[in-house]
Amino acid sequence: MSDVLHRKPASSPRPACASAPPGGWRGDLPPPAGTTEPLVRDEDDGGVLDLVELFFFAYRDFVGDADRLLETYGFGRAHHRVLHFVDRRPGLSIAALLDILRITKQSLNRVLKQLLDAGLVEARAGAHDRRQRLLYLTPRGEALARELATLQSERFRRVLGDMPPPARDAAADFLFAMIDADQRARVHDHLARARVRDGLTDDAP
Amino acid sequence: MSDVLHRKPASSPRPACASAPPGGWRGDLPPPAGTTEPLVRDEDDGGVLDLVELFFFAYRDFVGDADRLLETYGFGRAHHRVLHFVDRRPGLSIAALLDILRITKQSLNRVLKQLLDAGLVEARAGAHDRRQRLLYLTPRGEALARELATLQSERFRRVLGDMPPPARDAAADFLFAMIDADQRARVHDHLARARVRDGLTDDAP
DNA sequence: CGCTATATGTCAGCTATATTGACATATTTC
DNA sequence: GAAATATGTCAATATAGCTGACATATAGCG
Repeated sequence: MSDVLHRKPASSPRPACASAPPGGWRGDLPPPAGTTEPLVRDEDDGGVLDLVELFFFAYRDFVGDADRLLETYGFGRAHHRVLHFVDRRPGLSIAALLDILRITKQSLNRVLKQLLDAGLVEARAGAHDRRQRLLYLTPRGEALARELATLQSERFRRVLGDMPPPARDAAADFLFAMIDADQRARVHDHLARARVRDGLTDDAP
Repeated sequence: MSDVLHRKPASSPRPACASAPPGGWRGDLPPPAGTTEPLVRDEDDGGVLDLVELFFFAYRDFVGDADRLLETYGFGRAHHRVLHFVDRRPGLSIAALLDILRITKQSLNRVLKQLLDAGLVEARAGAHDRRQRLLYLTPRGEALARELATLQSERFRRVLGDMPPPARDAAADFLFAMIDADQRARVHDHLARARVRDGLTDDAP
């Protein structure tokens, strides 16, 4: 069985103590008898619920790093997402960004306006279609975007021990499979475009 | 290299078409030249950024199922979290719940009051310490909690192909490692308490 | 017995992020 | 020239979080 699920918390740098957690969630263990439910769960949620919770905790800490940094700049998660995706795909149109973020243009606009005003993002009219406003990061926007990206990348690097391809692939496959089946093509397409941007393509003829 | 990252999106049930995505994020590819940045990223973010984004998309879809169901009940994510953790650890105290959720008591109280009023959660005074209000789900609360849990569990089951222990362990280890090092002991402790509740302990005497 | 600490509730006001609906403008396309 | 598209904007609303201040009940201690 999984280490995570059974060994005493001896995983990270001196996890203090198993019976009395460090900063410690309070203990209030024994249900005072007379609960309305059975002692053992009927069907499903054997140990899978552990995964559900681990995903919750992992994501929270994953975004926590960036949140803290953003606070010092007076920005929030919404700004982070815009910076991130514009950094990944410079020249992204508003419509494309809306499609990625799945928010309304009104929501995006508030945040985007702040980033434009702060001089972190720049919008240029599209060359072919002048109705479009294509988004780019300014050097300062890039600096922040990369500072944020580094925080999050480093967590992955730590976890996957500096990325031996098989480990990285396993994680990527797992996360990709967690995405809604009908969204995977879109995500795949997005990643491909980001890779083109990075000059890392090898599909090219 | 990873399937996810290189094969044409032929992963899920008929992903439509690679060059023109199904519901399709818009395409606006070639940066109109004259960008301020280099063509290839300096140091870090090789392919790790893909993982960062996959984590983002995966989490969004992961909570999306539950969000949709909750909407039909007029509840939100905050209610979900309370239902979930009370279901996992019946008899949880307010303080313990606050420690897990990492929100203020004021934030919790608004949501909790609604759940109490709706008759999904019940609070009983602690037997030993009568100041405490220990939380339990009513049968109706349990029903909703499990409906939600099932949605999320099923996603994991689908992904990890009905949970052969090694796959489940790998996922659990990966997610656990993504958690802040100084939080792992607490999470571990929480999982242990949940497991005790489920009568699945084998650490016993 | 009182004093203090703890567990919890509550009022009031603020912020960030999202929503809907309606309407305005510029540009492309047919 | 009309219709469709890409975008911006105003206004109202909801959710989920926050801070600060203050109230109450119970526990624990000397």
